[in-house]
Amino acid sequence: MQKDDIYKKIKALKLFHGASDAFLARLVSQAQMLDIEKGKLLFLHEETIDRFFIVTKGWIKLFRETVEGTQAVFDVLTEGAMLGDETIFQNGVTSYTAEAIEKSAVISLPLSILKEEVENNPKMAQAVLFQMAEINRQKDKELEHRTIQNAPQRIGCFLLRLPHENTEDGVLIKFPYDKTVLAYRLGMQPETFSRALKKLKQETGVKVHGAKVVMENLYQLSDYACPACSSEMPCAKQEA
Amino acid sequence: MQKDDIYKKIKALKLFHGASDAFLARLVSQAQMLDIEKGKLLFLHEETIDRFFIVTKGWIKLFRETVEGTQAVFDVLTEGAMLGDETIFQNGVTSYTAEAIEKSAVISLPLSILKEEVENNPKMAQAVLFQMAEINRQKDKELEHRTIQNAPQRIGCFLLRLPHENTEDGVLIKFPYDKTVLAYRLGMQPETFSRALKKLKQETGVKVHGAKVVMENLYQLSDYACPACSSEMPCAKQEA
DNA sequence: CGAGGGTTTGAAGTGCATCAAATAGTGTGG
DNA sequence: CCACACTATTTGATGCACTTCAAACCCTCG
Repeated sequence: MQKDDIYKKIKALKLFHGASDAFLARLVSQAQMLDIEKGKLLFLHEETIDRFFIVTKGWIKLFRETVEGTQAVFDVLTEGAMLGDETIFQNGVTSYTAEAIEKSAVISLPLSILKEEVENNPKMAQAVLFQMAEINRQKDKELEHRTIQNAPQRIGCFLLRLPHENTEDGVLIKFPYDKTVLAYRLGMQPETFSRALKKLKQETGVKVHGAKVVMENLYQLSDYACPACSSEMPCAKQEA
Repeated sequence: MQKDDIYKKIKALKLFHGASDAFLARLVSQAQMLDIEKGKLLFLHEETIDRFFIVTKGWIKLFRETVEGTQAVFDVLTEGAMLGDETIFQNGVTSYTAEAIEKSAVISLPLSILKEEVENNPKMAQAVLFQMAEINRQKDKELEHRTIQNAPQRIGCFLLRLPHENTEDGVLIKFPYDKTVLAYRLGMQPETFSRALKKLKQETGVKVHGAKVVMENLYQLSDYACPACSSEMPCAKQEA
């Protein structure tokens, strides 16, 4: 990937919308492309890192695990998502492990440059503030979902926050990655996911073929999932 | 309460540690003391507010609820905690309901002054950034606990993050508020809380009399609760 | 075609929720 | 200071949701 492309990818992030060219140029000059094989870790929980990352391909799972191996998945990121950046407020110490769940690629950038910019450029500080506020709300929502929604509803809610296409067969939504990973992402076991999906089909009438979910309209899902959520009905689309 | 006292309370907040006197003076000049009766709401979810608050007495429950009345409690705040401040990034729209679970008091301050300061004073922006990063980590921890820990462990973990006293009978920790509210705060039903506490007693040997929990040493709790958590053993004390 | 991972199914168990009711605790007015 | 009213907490009985363990199935890809 050329520097030009990297520049474009970085510039495309909402966080860097109003960023100065000088800053972006500095970032890009230090950028590295990284390919990550499936199953490999980008960094480990509690590890100190000096770079942050932008996903350009594949899927990166963020999670923590206990000594006994039980894991809690916080999120699964794909193209356009940034990770590790929040460590500028924690001396570079990460608060989760990042693992590629399939062959992925990221841009690696120095934390120091970002940190400096946030400290010296009020505009950048503002941008980070807004992004963090957004992330905060996202986390509140996540906690609410896990508290109030049952397994089939969580799947329905997740689907609603994915992009959908209108096809001749009806509305189409695709599971973006492994059902196993998604199960953990939604806080349940793979077996539970499978059964919950079956129940979701029965209750809402949606049809599932592999990763494809087809329905006549989105209300089939929202009528079922959204009553178990405090958010207003046109539920905010999931952020990248 | 005198303006002097208000000044002191505000100044005591970590967020305003490095704040300018001019700013603090402006805040204080617009401060109002508010008493809130038990059961009364400070503000409602999705409501637009123009003030933020600092708790000086009592306990304020933060939660959301569905149309059907199921509620998810995010946190329960007491003296020294700030709430509503994060709405400066959301045009004053709140993302939860705040209710006094007992007779409480808060200082009410204008959001506009805070917002202005965050926008114009880079130091304040930095302070807010650090605080938000901290809150973020707190939320990650919360989600992890609800995912990995079972009910008795969540109670044990919660106790460990409370202040404790060393008495002649052993280490003493007090439940800070209603067990019913705490149950919801920990994501379980009051009945489950009661039974989980009983189990915690059996498993760890701690003794409970009303709101008082007594044990020989904290390891009794940590040995039981902490294996179901990814955090390092000397678990960070809960932030205010 | 065969290996291996992802997914589903079955059977059984556990944990938590729910509903109902008893008990303990607290504050109030007499 | 006591009795009552009301709330908080506990207990019991039962049901449901999710997990666990085991095994089958399916799909993809070398």
